Amino acid sequence: MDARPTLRDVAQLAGVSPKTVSRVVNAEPGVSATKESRVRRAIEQLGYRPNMTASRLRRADGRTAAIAALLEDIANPFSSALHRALEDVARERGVLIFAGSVEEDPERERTLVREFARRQADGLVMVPAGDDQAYLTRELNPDTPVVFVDRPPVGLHADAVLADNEAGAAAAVQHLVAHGHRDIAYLGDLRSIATARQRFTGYREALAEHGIRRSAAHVAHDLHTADAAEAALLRMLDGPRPPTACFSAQNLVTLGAIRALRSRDRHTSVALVGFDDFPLADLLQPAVTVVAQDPAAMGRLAAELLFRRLDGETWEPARHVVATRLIARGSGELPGPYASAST
Amino acid sequence: MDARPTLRDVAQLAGVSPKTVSRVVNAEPGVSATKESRVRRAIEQLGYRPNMTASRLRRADGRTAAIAALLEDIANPFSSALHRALEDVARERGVLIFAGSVEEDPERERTLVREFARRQADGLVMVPAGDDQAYLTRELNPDTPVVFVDRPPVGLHADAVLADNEAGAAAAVQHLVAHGHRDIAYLGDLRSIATARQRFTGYREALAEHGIRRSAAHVAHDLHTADAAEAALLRMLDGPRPPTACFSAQNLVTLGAIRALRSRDRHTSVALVGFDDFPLADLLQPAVTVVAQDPAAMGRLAAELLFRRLDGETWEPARHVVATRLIARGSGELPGPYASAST
DNA sequence: TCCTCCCTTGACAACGTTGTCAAATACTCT
DNA sequence: AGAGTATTTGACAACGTTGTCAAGGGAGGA
Repeated sequence: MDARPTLRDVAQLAGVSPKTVSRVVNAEPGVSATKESRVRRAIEQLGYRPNMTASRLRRADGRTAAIAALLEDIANPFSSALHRALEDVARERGVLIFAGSVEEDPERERTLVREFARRQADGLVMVPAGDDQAYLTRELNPDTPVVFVDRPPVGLHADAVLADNEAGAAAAVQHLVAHGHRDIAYLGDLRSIATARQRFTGYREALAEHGIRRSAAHVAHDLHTADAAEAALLRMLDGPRPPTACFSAQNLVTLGAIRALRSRDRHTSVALVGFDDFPLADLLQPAVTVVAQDPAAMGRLAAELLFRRLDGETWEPARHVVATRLIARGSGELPGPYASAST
Repeated sequence: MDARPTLRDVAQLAGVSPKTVSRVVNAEPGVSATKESRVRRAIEQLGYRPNMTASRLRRADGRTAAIAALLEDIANPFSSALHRALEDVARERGVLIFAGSVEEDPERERTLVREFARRQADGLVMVPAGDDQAYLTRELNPDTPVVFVDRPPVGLHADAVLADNEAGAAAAVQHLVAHGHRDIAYLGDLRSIATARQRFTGYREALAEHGIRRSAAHVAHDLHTADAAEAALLRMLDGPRPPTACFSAQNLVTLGAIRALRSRDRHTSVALVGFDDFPLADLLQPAVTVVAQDPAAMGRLAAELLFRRLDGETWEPARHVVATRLIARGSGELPGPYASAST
């Protein structure tokens, strides 16, 4: 008796047919009280647990009650907040989550999608890394819903839950301009990432709107680690005309920027606004002003869209934008050379 | 053609038997080059993807190549670092991970275990919340390996990967004593958590070793949120004989302690050592001295143990202790009233 | 008493795949 | 050419479950 008991074993012990046991297990009507209690006793006695993968195979709708989440890196705060929000919604429905880190690797994105598909995930929530998701139609069951988060899909018509990156970035820059800055550095993540491009656009447009010419020396792209960001800002600070403010367009980049400012002791003179909030931002000195995304709200919305599709609702796929919010904490309010006395 | 093509469809198109297709898909030997290429073409043409749940049903070893992870809260840094380490090891073997947050709820622990078992996870890595895991033998296949992380199992003989909580806590207290403190507050998490109890023991023993009597007013248990910790430390600071140092025995508790010290402007006079490292600890002022655990190492080790069991290796279940490391950053080196001039 | 009708129950096949085994084919050697 | 061996191939059943459908049994009505 080393293998788990099956529905057959229960049936045998209870002296009924397998189908009757199945009915009891699935709470189907049409089983007499006598048999039902006999079956329940047998289940109890054998410690029977239904095998969901087998039932999924036979069932009409064929649901595994498991969805997959492709995140950037399950260990980073943004991804794990997203993940957690997905879990909260999924939990109410008894749905479990497969999670995997894509790490900006299109190759890995595809392998993960394939692996999840092989395991018959009912739906997919993903933060895409590649620049083309057309392949999903080939990999996925046509009735498997997909919801994109943080970045829109390319080559595929599907729902997407996005932050208003452009507006958020513009707001950050406006904020710095309003505090008297004109030499505002831009530190951004890999340009292969759609959100990085959008944030740069927001930066560019906001400067243009104020008639500020942007200096190439104060723009650094493709910074994917805190170290890279730190180095980039250090170069600017040590340069001939250092910026008086800095917009760091991503989490880790902001960290690098903070380190750079600290190491040149400019953290109380050079203003900083970061994109994406992070824990302890309020405990640093100065506390860090950020444009906060709401990963929990994004995850919740994504999960809700996914489940509504799974429930059979249909609608034209759309982009859902979740607002960002500027949280002034100190670092972004350090006055610049053009600050009016009243500010 | 709305359903995915099956192995049968491929066989039909290629003009071979299903078994031959199966052989090609699983790279079994004994298929002629002609047929193989015909099969591959058919697979390509139809966009066939094997159904792992079906194959798992029939296969001898019956593996789904998916393991489950029961974590405290997938969104907290400790859990997600663990999760990430598991993923890294699992990835090398093409194994996917189901993750779920237990949130210190024994009830939830059981439901999650059951749900994972229903989906036939090959193995289980868990941070237990309940005080008895004997039920696992009933829920799980007898050949499903389980590895505990962070906290030992109760009522079950299984591998566990643990931090040396007691030694780590003692080291923290020693460190504070060495810097001239004797009134050292203890702020700890829920006593229902084994690690919290162990850390308190370490605190107690270290004080005893130095012949320091511990004051009940400076011990606060069952602080499970930063707010609770902050309130507790505030009470102590506002009390008749405030502590000159504080040992905060958990992540969030440390955060609360920092806030409390800040709000009474004691952060540069009251020493603080926290258990468990956290991002940005080095950027605070003063930077926070911590006893760092190594969640990545713990996760890696747990995954390796699990996979070795899955590979059929057997050994007597044991506890594997991963060392902690005190990282002096400033907050723990603030001198106390008994500090010798040389320190 | 007999005939419906409804409720309960079980037999059977099927979900998509693979293990087993025997048949068919190709190849080697005398 | 024939026998023997190795290789390729496919038929069949089975994994654990549930959808379908028909059989059995009891209650109610004429």
